Amino acid sequence: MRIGEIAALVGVTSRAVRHYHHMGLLPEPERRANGYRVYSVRDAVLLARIRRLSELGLSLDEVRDVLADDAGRELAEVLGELDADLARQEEEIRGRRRRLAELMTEPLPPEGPVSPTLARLLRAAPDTDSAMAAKDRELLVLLDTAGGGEEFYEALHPLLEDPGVLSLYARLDELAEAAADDPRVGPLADALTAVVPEALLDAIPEGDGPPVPEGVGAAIFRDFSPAQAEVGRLVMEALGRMRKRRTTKTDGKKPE
Amino acid sequence: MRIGEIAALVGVTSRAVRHYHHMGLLPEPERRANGYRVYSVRDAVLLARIRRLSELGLSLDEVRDVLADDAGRELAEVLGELDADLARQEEEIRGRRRRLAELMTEPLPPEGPVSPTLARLLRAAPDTDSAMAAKDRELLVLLDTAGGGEEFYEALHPLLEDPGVLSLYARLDELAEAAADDPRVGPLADALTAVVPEALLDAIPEGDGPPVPEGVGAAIFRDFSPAQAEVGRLVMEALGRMRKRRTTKTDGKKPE
DNA sequence: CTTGACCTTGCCGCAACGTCAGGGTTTCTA
DNA sequence: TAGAAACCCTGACGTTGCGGCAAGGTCAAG
Repeated sequence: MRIGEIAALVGVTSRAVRHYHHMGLLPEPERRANGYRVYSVRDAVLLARIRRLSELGLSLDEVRDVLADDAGRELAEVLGELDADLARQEEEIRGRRRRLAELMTEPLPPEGPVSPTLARLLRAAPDTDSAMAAKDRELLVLLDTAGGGEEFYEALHPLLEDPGVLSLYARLDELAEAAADDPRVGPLADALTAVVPEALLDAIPEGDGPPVPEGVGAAIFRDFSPAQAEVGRLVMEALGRMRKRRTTKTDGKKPE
Repeated sequence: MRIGEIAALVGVTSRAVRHYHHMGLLPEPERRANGYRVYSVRDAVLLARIRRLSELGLSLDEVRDVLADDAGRELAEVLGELDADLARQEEEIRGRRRRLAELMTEPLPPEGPVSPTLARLLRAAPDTDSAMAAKDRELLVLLDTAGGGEEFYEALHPLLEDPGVLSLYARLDELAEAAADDPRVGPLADALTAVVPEALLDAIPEGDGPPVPEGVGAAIFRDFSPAQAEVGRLVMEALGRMRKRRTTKTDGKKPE
């Protein structure tokens, strides 16, 4: 047999046969004077085993190992972990399809696909063209992608649905060109601090170190005007104090 | 933010971020004087969308396309065919796992994993150390791999389980060194022809052309001694005559 | 004599990065 | 103040299982 014949017989391509030679799965057979490979029935049988094994999903390396120890000992073992691997893949695909199905039933927000929980939150939020609100949404999406926040979306619902919050956004927007010492900064920071729900306190602090790796915070603040940044700083400070008071009061929850 | 920070924030590696730059998914940001990339929140938001989309299983090319037309129009379409693709993959994995399960319940023949039908046939065959029988088994495995024969394994069951067939194999083995004109050749060919079941007639002929691509037949016959090859030739000839008689009798079954 | 169907070797391409190699920068620590 | 740790940079190769192409040589038929 020549290579095309053995390939057709077993149901693979000539190219694959040569590849198996190259990988050491199938020994190089004799050559005819013109250089053509000549295959025997024994080669075909071996090639057939290679095809069957690789069709089951074994990698060529695994196929080589299985063929090497001709007892069925290793085969059973490999097949076992192969099945486990396939089970894992199947589960993963199902997970992806679940997420896909969720995405396709609900209209997805313009920010792109996000977790269904956040999608509901964003849909519930009132429509606005506030620049600050847009940034907030972006940060929420970021947090969502980072896998962070799921747990306090609940706490945010009353906030985002509250039309009163829109006026706070408006006041922030008004500071888009203001300096850090603008007189409106202080009162706005107080007003914002007042509406931040308890749940956020858990999210922000996280000990002594910066909650976000420094550069991230800097990047966020760089999008703000000096006045807006100052408001942010003040709110963060106030939240830090609130947290400290709370932890000293309730104390040793997780002494670790 | 530097690259490591944005990567950690969004949950990918720095290498992936650079890769997305290279692929044109994420625009190259400004550099600091030392050459470091500096990222903004906007970059992080975009990177987050990339991660989400690619996690759903979109290829980077698809991600780029989806990001390009910022309406959700194309996205829905892509998600649709993605789901179809995943469904296909899931079905394929299930098929492989089914085959695996079959293999692992029954003890598998030393020839390696074969179709369950053939596995049953091989297990039913009596134990023997006849060289000819071994070759027969090999050819059956080959046929099985080629997807050929499933249909007449049934017909072979009575043959392979018949201990009387062992004596035929023995007589073939005795011709391992014999010449083509050995007197035992003729009678043995007749005996063999007599036991070949009807069902095989459908498998062998298949029209005028050689049933197997010439070189394959040659390879099979090269494993035989001259006497054995002669027996094979005679049996094939007889089968051909039988087939022709049958087709002229029942005739126009499939005039096409 | 010319197709056309084979065969040969060898090398690039793919998808989404991981992983060096071989440098420079910044920052913490002794 | 020096050295080490932890970053950053570019560039290039490795992964998997072949497909496809280039640039030939071989062989049977028309």
